[in-house]
Amino acid sequence: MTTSDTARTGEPGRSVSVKDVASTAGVSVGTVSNVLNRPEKVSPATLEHVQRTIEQMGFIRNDAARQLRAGTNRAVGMVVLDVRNPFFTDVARGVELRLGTRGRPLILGSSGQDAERESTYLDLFEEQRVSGLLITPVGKVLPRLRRLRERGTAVVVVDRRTGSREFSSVAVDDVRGGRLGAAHLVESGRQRIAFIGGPRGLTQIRHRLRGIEEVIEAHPGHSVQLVETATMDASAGRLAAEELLALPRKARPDAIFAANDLVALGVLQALTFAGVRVPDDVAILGYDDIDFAASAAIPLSSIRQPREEMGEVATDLLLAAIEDPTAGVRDIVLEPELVVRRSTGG
Amino acid sequence: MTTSDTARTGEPGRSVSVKDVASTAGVSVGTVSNVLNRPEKVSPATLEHVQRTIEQMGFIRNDAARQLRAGTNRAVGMVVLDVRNPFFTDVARGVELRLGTRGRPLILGSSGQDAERESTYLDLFEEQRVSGLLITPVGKVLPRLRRLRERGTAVVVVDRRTGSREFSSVAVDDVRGGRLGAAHLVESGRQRIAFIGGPRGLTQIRHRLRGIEEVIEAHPGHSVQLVETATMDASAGRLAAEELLALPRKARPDAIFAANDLVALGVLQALTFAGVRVPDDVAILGYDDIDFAASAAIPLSSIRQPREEMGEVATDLLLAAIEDPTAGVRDIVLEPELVVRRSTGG
DNA sequence: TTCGCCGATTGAAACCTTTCAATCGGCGAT
DNA sequence: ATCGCCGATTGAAAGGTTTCAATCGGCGAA
Repeated sequence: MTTSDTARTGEPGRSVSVKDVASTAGVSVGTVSNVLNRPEKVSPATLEHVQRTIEQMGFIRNDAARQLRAGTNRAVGMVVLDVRNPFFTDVARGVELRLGTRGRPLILGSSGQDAERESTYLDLFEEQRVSGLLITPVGKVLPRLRRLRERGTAVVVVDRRTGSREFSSVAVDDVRGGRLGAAHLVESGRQRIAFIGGPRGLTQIRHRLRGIEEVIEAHPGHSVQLVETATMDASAGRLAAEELLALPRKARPDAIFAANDLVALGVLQALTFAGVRVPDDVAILGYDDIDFAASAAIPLSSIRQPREEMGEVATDLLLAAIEDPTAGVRDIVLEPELVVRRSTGG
Repeated sequence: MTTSDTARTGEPGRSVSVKDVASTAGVSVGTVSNVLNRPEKVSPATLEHVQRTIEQMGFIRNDAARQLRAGTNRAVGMVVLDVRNPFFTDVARGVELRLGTRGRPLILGSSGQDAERESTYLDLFEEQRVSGLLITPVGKVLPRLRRLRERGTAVVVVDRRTGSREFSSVAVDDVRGGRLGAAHLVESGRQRIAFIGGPRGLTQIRHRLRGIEEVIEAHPGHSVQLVETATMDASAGRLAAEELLALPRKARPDAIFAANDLVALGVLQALTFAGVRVPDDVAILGYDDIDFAASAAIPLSSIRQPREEMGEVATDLLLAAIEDPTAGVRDIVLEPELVVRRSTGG
């Protein structure tokens, strides 16, 4: 590590307030505030004059004071499970897109699946009095979410359903996703499917598996087995694939359905290393359809989740709840979509 | 899209202030504030009593008021080039880790390489009076950064150098990275290197190329060519690789050095599709060493940039500048590291 | 010329926390 | 019994914006 230094001094320099602008422009603070917030209430001449003064003095509104007065922060908070999973950054992008046009900043936090970090973010958002919260919950946060709502913060649950009908939510139909994938594999002539993902307790895993089973049961001679993993990243996929490779050749699956694309990429790596041909010997199907799926050495077929759309819809729900706190709870379920690429013989 | 509705009403419910706590607990607001901020100044009995009252009443500090009084927001703002590139989320993680332990929230924005979005975030951070700003600049923002600093916001440039010696910065030695990579390729017996990346104007591209050229010049019989791309994502890599595949066989490079891992993944995909064997026919070397590099079908060798460390170091610099605004400007240069995997014959 | 009206402008109050000079109360020393 | 001291507590002021009732000024109508 190399370092180089240079001397330098920085003077804070008191910042310009509406009061300063008002006195310089020769108007009252009320008028300056009107120029800022209701320009149509101000005569054209004054408007022009004050705006020029603001410009010249380099006045920048102090958001803390604004918030204090308003009682609520225009910002929206979001807690995702893991920013390192492109799935969530894409959802967040959808949110940001929608909020940006409404002049509402997004404060994004990643819980990293850790209930404690999640809780820290909730503390922060509570102190900040954010007007809305988007969350994919990890820990037992229902009581806190209730409290937030009592205090006037709108809450929408993303990529989960609360079941309790207390909070609006946006999720994707996982049973359908499982069905779509299984149907595709069966139609491509695969008979023994291994579904890799976990932990088993996750609703999403259970639903997807159920969708797969429905299809399998309708097709005699086909089978599915769950290979459970503790996490859902590439190394989990690698390990699970190695487990399958250890099986006697005839007991091996001819199709692997991964619970997300990261796992699928790990599987692809392990199979490639072992010299197994994809898709000839084994087909691989991912889930989510993150950008990396299309960029894999052998482009991955995947069940596409409408990620940005999920963010957008969640934001719409949230904005509606912010603007009208009496709005009803809504659970929106989006549809997944099959994307066929080379890894399943596309 | 399926929807289901349920009626529900939410009452805002005025929030509890220090004044409320004070009157309920039978003490003054000053004491409540001391309990919150300087508990050692309060007698044990009072402390205990007030804390219990706070708990019971569900008091949550209003951060806007606190900020207003303090004159500055404890939060730190960060503008990265692209949250969808894991490189930046990793840097951000480093930042968050360091800040989290200091009780400072991070407000993260992604400019998406768009000067206008960058500017919108700077507006936001200015209004918020954030105490510090970490930025990988896109547009011409020097005047704004100067203004921010005049107003008392500490500024550190990340993954770039300003050259002007006005702002502290943290970057990685790109010439060195180019040298490391080229040396490795030459040592593995490769002779004709194609360096894929761009646009050519980027300092980082120029520096890395210079490092490569230094090595090539020291090894007669070896050559390097730049294949310029407009962006640095997987599709750019795919296109560039196809361009190379169109060359007569003997003119083709036997090693491809990609300017980042996304490009390298695109290259790997195109070569795999064309039946070119990696690393036997062509070696591929990436840059950054994002997690996906290790998870590729053929694990990618890469020049590892210390991403989290970069975030941590930048944060340390920033915190130092926040705590002591007279601190000098420092340009810190971190060292990259070669990580050998299968794509170059590891 | 005076009155009434209306749009434009004003200025004080409110939002909530933190800070700090001033005050209080208790105790040991004289 | 009184004084002085010290730790604990108090209460008012400050910070910048927004809101809104009150006021101002100008103009048309009577």
